[in-house]
Amino acid sequence: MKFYITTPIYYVNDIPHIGHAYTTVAADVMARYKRLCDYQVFFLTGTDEHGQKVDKAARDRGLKPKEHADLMVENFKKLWKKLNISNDAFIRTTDKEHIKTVQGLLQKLFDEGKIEKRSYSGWYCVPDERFWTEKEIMGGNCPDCGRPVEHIEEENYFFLMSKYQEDLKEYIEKNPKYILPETRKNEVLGFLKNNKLGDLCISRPKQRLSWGIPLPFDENYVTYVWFDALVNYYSATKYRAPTDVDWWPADLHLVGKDILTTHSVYWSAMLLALKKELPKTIFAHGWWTVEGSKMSKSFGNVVDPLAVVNEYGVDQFRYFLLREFPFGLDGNFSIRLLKERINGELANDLGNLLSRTLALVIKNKRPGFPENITAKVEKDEFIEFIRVREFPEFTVKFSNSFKSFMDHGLKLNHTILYIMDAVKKMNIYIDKRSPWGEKDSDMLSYTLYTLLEGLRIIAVYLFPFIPESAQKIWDALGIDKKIEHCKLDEEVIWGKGSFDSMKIQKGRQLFPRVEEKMEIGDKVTATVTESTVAAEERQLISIDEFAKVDLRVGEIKQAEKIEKSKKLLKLKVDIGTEERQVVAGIAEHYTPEELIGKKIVLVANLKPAKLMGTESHGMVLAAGGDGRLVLIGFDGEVKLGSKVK
RNA sequence: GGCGGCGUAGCUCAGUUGGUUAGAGCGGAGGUCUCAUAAGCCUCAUGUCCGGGGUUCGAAUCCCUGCGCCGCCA
Repeated sequence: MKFYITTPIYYVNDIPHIGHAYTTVAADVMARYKRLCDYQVFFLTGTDEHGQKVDKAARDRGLKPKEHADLMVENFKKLWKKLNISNDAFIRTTDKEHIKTVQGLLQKLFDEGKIEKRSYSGWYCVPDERFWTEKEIMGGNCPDCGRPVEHIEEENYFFLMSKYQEDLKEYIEKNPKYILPETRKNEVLGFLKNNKLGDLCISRPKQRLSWGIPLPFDENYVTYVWFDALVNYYSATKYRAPTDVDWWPADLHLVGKDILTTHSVYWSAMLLALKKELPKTIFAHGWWTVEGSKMSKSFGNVVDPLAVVNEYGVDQFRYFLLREFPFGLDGNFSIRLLKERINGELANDLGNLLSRTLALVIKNKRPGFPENITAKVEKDEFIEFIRVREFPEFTVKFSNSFKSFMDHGLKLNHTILYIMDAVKKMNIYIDKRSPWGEKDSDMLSYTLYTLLEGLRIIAVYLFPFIPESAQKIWDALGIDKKIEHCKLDEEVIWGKGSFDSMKIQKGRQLFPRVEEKMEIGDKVTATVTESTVAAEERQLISIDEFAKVDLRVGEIKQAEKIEKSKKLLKLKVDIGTEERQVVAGIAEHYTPEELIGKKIVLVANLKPAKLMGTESHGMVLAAGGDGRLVLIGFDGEVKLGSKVK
């Protein structure tokens, strides 16, 4: 069985951020899992290197576009290496073979009359390299970047995409797993039903944009981005993949939700026109916010995966990415959450389980121990619980989970939760059995065997997610094999493992705890992007920036002093839709009693913080000065939860 | 504006085709073992299941409506 999985090819000018890492790590988990299941896997990633921005950036540096791309592409390659990405190939759209393939396909479509030359006029934004319609432009400016647009009339080549609207609609309806998650499928379908699909402009005149693949049938034009980029999925199978397998069609295109239309409509229509099979599934995952805000360069909160990995570790980062929220939804990245997962789940539960198990075995170290297991086993309900009931059930759950992962939308985080549930069960087991007080040596050896065997199997299941650490578990258990060369079905059989206590080594902590102290305003140490805004300009904010602050009318329902704190009060504030717990530094100015019932202004989207051990989800506004604080109130009746503007 | 989704414990969320006392993790409080990474284990939730109507013997779960939030509309 073959499994061909792709990430998007990333624009070579981008600095890799958590979004890139997310898609690629997810793809890596799938690829590793499929390999464990004995599939022949082709896992492809790469870079998109044509277009005006690359051309311009190269010029600015006094380089040729290709030279510039050669340097930039290393950012991605380095990161993938750091993240233990097991891609089988890396495609670049500047590869000769890719160019040849694109030109071949273009020629074919042109010969078949599926590409046509037309005059086109529209409003063009030069820096963004894109056309806007009359309706879209705002006062003569680009709606995206705000810079002036020019009216351009020129001839261009169009792929006659509109012809495939019906076929595409039908295909999506007949193949419910073609676009996932389902809500995305419905969006695409709704779009295809309610709109007339247009044709797709696939060229740019050379005098305006030279850095691209020349059209094979007209020297004066180069190919426009999408056609060039999307074809990578196909072209790679022709020169980057092992040739003994026919890799097309892809089994899974993993994409971010921002480029779903491009894949589900453009790419699909292209394939229909080329009479090639469509991929089995296009899965659109969600986006990361950072500390509660949308991630953007101008906001200066772009998370650099490399920095996070250097600070917290590769597997810690991989684990967090996929554990934190269901694949397909949006999720929030914060250092606080990352630390909580590392300490709570990886260090306390998993790492410590390994550590205590090893310590017990080493303490009883002698040749042949602990695999010489004998009787009494059936009498031990805890062993039965773990070994007989829990693990087989767990194994079934797990493979079902991965199946549903494929069939119902890549439930990676559920899968992790199943595994960690088993870890939790083992921690309970070890306490119930208390092997440190066990006098019966058979029973002791059986208990320890159960622990070792459980860890051995869990490591296999965890391998796709945290490959390095999973292998470390096997190494510590003295298992002389590489998990990546194993077959899942053969390894997860209970009782298959045998252990030589003489080979068992404690080694280093698997997941050291990270600093627990959480300072208020604990920043993403990983923020790399410096805001380019000059210091003077920082003083002034735009109306949009102000709008980011969500101010709400709230009523104080409860108030109490926080122990050992002079200034802090714990408040419960009703903001209409919910009740918030807020810590406010006003204890020296107000008593709890006089606060109850007061209407106040709450900053509702402030990043949660912990003050004196109490969580605070918002901030109450007050005016200060002369050693006196006065709460901001209202000049009349207001409804709870109203926005303050 | 059109179409779609969501609103459950302080926080993040599970809740199968409507059916008994609405659940988990985190955080918080208390207790306990000592093999272990000051980790583990045990105990503790009087939640208007967003508000209001309705259908039903019975609704967090279905319908209508109000409010709020979000997604898609090349």
